[in-house]
Amino acid sequence: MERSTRQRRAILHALAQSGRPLRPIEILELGQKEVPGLGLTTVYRNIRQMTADGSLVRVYYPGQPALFELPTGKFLPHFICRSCQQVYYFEEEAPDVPYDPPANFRIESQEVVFYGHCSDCP
Amino acid sequence: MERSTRQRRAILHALAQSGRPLRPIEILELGQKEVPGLGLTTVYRNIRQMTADGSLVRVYYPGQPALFELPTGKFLPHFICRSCQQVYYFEEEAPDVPYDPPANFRIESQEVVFYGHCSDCP
DNA sequence: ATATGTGCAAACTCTTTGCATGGAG
DNA sequence: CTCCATGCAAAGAGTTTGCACATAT
Repeated sequence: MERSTRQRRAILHALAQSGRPLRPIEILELGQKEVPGLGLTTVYRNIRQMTADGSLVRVYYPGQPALFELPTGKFLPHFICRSCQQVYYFEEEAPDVPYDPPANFRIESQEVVFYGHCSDCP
Repeated sequence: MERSTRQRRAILHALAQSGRPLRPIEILELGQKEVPGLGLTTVYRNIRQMTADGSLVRVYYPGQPALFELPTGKFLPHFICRSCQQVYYFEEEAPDVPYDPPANFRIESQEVVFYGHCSDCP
């Protein structure tokens, strides 16, 4: 059973305020403004639990450490340039991919990554 | 300038034989069957160089260590369980996602990751 | 009252780097 | 003969775990 602690509220607050995906260390730093004694371990443990139950979403930029954000319901697609390896975040949402998962797999969200060449790399 | 060494050949051989993306440690283990003294550092250095010049492709799965494979052109969808973090490969190919990229971005391929709960994690 | 949450330190995993030796060209 | 490549050990990030204490319910 989950309890509402000062630490947990500070973590959620940090994520709600920032408006962009945060790294665990950033969550810690923001959270410590509210709860000075907050520890990195606590951040990780809560991130893990929240991600498991869906109240937090893990966003992944290839080659970078994990980022976390509150669920937005949006599917912003990534684009990775094959030449310069730069990662871009396209603003326009990608459509749902129609897909029939194997039995007993429940799809809750999706992420699309496009590969190609960016405007700087012909 | 790149040289053809026993180690480098063993690494490429391991990737060619396996038929699935491999973690660096797996490349090491397979490669050591051919070159017993092969070191993990060498695997990492070669992976890095090959990925930079395109003779190797890095596959990214959120929350998972990096996987590498020889370029295939195929794309199978992946599924990541929010509870156990396990990555599954769905056998059936996902349909192309229709998407209009910003000007001067050329999309050459795509990858889809589904998130949800697997058959073991209700 | 009691089970979950917290903080610290240490352990762990994955990856990179420094340096002397080895081998391809 | 020259460089690039290799292997070892150690360093560095990011993340997890063990344990005693704190606290929400």
